Amino acid sequence: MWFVSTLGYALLSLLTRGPATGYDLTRRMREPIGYFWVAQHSQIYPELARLAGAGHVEVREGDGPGPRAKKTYTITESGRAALAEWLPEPPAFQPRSEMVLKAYAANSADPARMAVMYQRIADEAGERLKAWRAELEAMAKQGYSDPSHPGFGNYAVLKIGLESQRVTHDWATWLAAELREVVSEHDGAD
Amino acid sequence: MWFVSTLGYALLSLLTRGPATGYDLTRRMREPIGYFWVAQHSQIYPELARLAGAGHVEVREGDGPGPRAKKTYTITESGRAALAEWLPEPPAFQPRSEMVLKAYAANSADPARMAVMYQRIADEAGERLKAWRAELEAMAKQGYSDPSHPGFGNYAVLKIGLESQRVTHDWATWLAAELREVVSEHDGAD
DNA sequence: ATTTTCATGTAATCTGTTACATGATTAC
DNA sequence: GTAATCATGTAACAGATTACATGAAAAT
Repeated sequence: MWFVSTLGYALLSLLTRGPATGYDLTRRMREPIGYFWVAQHSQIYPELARLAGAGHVEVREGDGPGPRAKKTYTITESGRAALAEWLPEPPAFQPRSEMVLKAYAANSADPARMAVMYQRIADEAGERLKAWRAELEAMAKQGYSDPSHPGFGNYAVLKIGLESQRVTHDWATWLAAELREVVSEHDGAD
Repeated sequence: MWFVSTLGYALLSLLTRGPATGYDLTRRMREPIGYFWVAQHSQIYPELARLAGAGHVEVREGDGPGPRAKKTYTITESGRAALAEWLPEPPAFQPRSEMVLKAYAANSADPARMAVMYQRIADEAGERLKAWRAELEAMAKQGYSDPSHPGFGNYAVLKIGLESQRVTHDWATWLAAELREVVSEHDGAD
């Protein structure tokens, strides 16, 4: 009856973890689902209003710290049903990576500078890899790796996040090394 | 002086492979860079006009098959310089994957249907993996794996595409199996 | 004192998708 | 004859970012 956008479903997913304000959701949009879906508060507030209009969330108003009321949102049965229907539909392929796009044109720029950039990417991915590996182990110890545990979704997201960082790390390391080789060959030939 | 969008740089990157029409670029936007950057012709045509306005591409007009003239675009020195400046700038992190978002809320839907969906994703990734592995090997035989070869960018993109498909395949296979386990446990308990 | 956190909203702009519109040539 | 390919464009809409705007409480 009412159209729900992908962002709307993302917010409903977050609200299955418990009631929250728009502000809360903005923060939750960072870890760990934020590694794979991002949104700013300016996008979240109007979307919550639309979800409320559709009856997919319920609002309780209270005193806020600023000039406006603080609004706490809870997912409704209608919201849960809409989410449950959307989830098993085959998801769309969404690429768009500037990191890879730049590799496509790598030999159009100074290889030394490109090597520095990809080495930095590799290092950052390596850092995240270490941190997320520890996080994933902590989750496993708390039982999140069990698919019937309510935190299983977090575990599954972090798991692919980890693997993606590993791929980024290995690929960027390889690319940086190849680019440095071009630099040294050029130096030798000159 | 003129602002160039990421799409603009993507088109300039494609044009370093040789002159092309908007139609050509729309097709080139599919393989292999299209695995990581997509665009429709409705976005490409106006962007080419803007690049021409900025002097980053040159246009030659000729007879077209339809009512309008066919336009062939060539990258200029100014275009090459803009591209070379943009390339070593650290790229933005761009997530957004419906596939992962759905895993985050996996236990809010019927696990049997979710298992089917993720199994399908795994199978499709497996197919791509096989096809791209063959493509990558063919490229390597043609010397594309050499960083000073003009086709090195294609090779690097396909390389990370392959690894990404491998990760998707393994993760979706694992997730489908976990979800099927929930189904069988539930059957046994009822 | 100043910065960060909590808390909500709007406006302007940019980016991207879907649909509309035209028409010749080539392949089946 | 019908469908696919070649070829270029616009319009309407949806999705997302950046900037503007307000203000209390808590931490540094």
